Amino acid sequence: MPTPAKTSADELVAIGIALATEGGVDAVTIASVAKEAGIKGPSLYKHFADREALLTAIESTLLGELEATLRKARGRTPRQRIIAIAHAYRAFAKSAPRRYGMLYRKSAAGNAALGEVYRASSRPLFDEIDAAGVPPARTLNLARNLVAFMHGFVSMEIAHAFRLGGSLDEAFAAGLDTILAEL
Amino acid sequence: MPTPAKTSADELVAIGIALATEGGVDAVTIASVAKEAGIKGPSLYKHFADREALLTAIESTLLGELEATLRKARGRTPRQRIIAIAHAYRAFAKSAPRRYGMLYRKSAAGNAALGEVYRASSRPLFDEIDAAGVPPARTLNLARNLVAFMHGFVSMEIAHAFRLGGSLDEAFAAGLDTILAEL
DNA sequence: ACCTGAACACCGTTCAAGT
DNA sequence: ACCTGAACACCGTTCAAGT
Repeated sequence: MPTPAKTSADELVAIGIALATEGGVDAVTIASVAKEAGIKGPSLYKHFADREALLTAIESTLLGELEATLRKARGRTPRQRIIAIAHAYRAFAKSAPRRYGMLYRKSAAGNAALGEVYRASSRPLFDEIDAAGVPPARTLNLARNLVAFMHGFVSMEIAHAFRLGGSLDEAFAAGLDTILAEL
Repeated sequence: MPTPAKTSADELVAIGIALATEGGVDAVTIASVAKEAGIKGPSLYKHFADREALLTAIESTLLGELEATLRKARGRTPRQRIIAIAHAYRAFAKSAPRRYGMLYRKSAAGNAALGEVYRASSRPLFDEIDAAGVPPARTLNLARNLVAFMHGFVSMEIAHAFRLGGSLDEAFAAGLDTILAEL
């Protein structure tokens, strides 16, 4: 007779996110996740192939949450909505810096599902770039410029790699302004 | 009578860099580094307080190598030298993607020495921005825009997070062109 | 002064056994 | 079908002992 499931892949992911928010990737161990779910370590392997699969599932879920957050950004014009998206992105990262460290951790080469999630999470930005009337030949490069800037900026901010004082709020806004000059 | 040292902090760092180049942070274990140095694991603690201290020493050394690489970038005008620095940065990252993952791994808050290394590694860029005659009030923001873009771009490229085809060489060049429009 | 062996708590993972 | 206990190789770290 089958024993009833005490947990689920979704619950394990949610627990993993909570642990990562608190203590980063290192806090997401098989034992710690299992314990929170009320099971033993080895049982986790009925839900995920290995720890790396769990971490990837967590990353996918987080990117889905990030996308949902970015979609809520509001503004009067496409340009203002792009700026709102960028600020929402930075706020998402800074609200839980260790959780942000779960993103883009390993190469997603050969992982089509994760690749699709990457694609989806940048869609809000693409939609607004299109709405702004940027010519198709420029869309991809502009989106990549923005995405690289946002990810790089918050990563270095979280790492405390900006060391020369001055306002980071201002630096972020100024960077956006430069990148969006063509709009 | 003191036993002669079989290794040194510098050698352990060099070994750590070699291992990280091959297999990333995860490959830099106490045992693997010690083994390559011809000592046993516990002896490593005579040279570094713990694994994290070793990883930080590796990061510092790598940032020093990065700075030296960037200083070799050549160009006719300050603007061209900034572009050359950016391409040298990307080449440094792509030549050893896993080694690049050793950078900006943890918060450097409260680590003044690492902070100074961060500062030093961005100096080549600051020097050329100054040489380009950018007004002092703009220097910091422009440097941060560039640094964020470079780090973000190569990080996402290494993670295979750019998923919509097109030329990444072109995207990188176009991003630089946009950011340096004021020059 | 640096290195070692033994020991500890913890980690990811496997697997046969339980329901 | 999912969960468990026992086991394994490995990990970071401590410490008393060796030279």
